[in-house]
Amino acid sequence: MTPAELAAAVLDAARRVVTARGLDPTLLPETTTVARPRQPEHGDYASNLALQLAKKLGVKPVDLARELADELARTDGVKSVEVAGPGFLNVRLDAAAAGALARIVVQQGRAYGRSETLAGEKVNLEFVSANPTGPIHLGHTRWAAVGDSLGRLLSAAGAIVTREHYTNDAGAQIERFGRSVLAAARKEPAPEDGYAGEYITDIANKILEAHPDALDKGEEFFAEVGHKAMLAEMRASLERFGVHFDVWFSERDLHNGGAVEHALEELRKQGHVFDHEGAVWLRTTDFGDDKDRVLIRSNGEKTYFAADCAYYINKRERGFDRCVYLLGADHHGYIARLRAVAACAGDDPARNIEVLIGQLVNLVRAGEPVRLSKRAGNIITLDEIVDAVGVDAARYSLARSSTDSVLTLDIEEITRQARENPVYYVQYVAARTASVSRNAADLGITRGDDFDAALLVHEKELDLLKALGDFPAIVATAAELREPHRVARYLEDLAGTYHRFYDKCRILPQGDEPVTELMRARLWLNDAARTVIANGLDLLGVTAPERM
RNA sequence: GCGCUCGUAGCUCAGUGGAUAGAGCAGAGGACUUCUAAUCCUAAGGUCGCAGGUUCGAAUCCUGCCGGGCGCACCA
Repeated sequence: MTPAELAAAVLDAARRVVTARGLDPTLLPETTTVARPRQPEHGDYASNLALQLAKKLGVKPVDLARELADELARTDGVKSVEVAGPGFLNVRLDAAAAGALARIVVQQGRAYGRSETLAGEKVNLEFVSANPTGPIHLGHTRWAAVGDSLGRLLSAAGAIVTREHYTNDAGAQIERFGRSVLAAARKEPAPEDGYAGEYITDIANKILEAHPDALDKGEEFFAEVGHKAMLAEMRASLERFGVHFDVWFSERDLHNGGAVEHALEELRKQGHVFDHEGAVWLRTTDFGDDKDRVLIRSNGEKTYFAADCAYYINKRERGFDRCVYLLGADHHGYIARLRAVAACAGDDPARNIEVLIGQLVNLVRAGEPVRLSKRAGNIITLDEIVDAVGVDAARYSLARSSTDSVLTLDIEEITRQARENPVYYVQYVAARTASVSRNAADLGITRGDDFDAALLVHEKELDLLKALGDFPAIVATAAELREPHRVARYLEDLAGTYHRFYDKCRILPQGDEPVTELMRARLWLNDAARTVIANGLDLLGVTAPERM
């Protein structure tokens, strides 16, 4: 029996009690959940439904809980129901009902944990969106890891996800970049307002190799060829990191294709565009923004914000119900105006646009803060991180904490982390379970078509079964809250539970011991654990190795 | 000044109103003729920033204060 099935049984019982008492059944919630109590004496699962309902129904919580308990106790697979404290229901399951979970997990395989809660939703997930004036650095890397995992989570919840990278290739920064590369090609120092760093010289050299006459062509040529080379590098770094963007969207295309004018017309139709002091404005204050925003400056130039509007409208016209933006905390001021753009376009900001803000990564070296500057060229790149610790450890450490909190990474620790990163604790479960399977195969022991679930009664077996049962709810919550780190934390917990099971419960025969049904049952449990670890790691873009 | 956000163990961080607040790392002690010790076990470590409020119940929600980060362009 899965937690979801038990929760449904609790709700059914409540419906019967409420109906029998002649109370209003519409006061019942549509769904409920059961929780895993921390104390074992509080049972396998607990429900607080009686506490939540009592006030609404105008009855005493404990009385309602007692009636619910009696009703619920008649459910197949439920061994006992106790009322505790102010009105909790503490439920215990039959061994066979608890053990059956291993069967469910193994049978569902890769599908275990997936759901249909976002079925049919077309989601545009924009993240990283780094300027093509430098390599992908540590700050972007956090969004690469988190954004890609979020995409996997949303897909697991049934959504159709398009991963998109927006490239600001239309601004003055590209000109500065071109001047910087040209200067490097001429062996001159970087311009005052330009970019420095080895990568600029590398690009300059590459351009000179491919185009020996480049120096005659001027800075526009260097800007053009240089930023395209930069983009290719960024793409290669991200692919190596396991992050694939379905669409690389160019701001310049937006301008050249007339999308900005089109957006202005659309916004004008909705009645939120006005002229003031020679400039064209969008009245974003109608929808909660602090101040109105300029679309076209009095000198006739379109603002970056105008492109933002066009981009949003373009996404909607491409059929995306939900436009999700993953931005760094230094852009949180954009939330209000982006939401206002959606509203100005006649959309529902609560549904069509979602701006997620993540805190920045703080870098220290041996406790001393390190200021990163692309201009100064002292950045830590994605490639350097991957070289130092590998893709799995890098992705895991960036995705395992909430994006609400500032992540502090010690450069020295990152390289040391290769050994102490919790990802290995989780991956080791994958390796151990695979090893058990290999050994079983060597001994000629097969899992069989089925097993006696009632044999799984050891405390560590039951703990593991319950932990495996939590997975679908964890995935659903992580997807709903857009918080991939929940998956990582769950996996660490599950890994501990598996290691303790492995330590206490021998799976395979030793010496010439005969093969028992318990061993077969444990083999199912072992495979179930491997399935969940692998599914969970996959949501984080981390491998589940067969050996370590 | 206004806005967003964070404040939990020595450090890095979990904990979407539930029962006695957790993990990893660091540090103390123990377990390898191993189904892989990248593991397990034991002990230690806390005014959940402070003060009020809401609630049967608050680390979690509300208000105020203190402290840190970030942002407040006819820049990109």
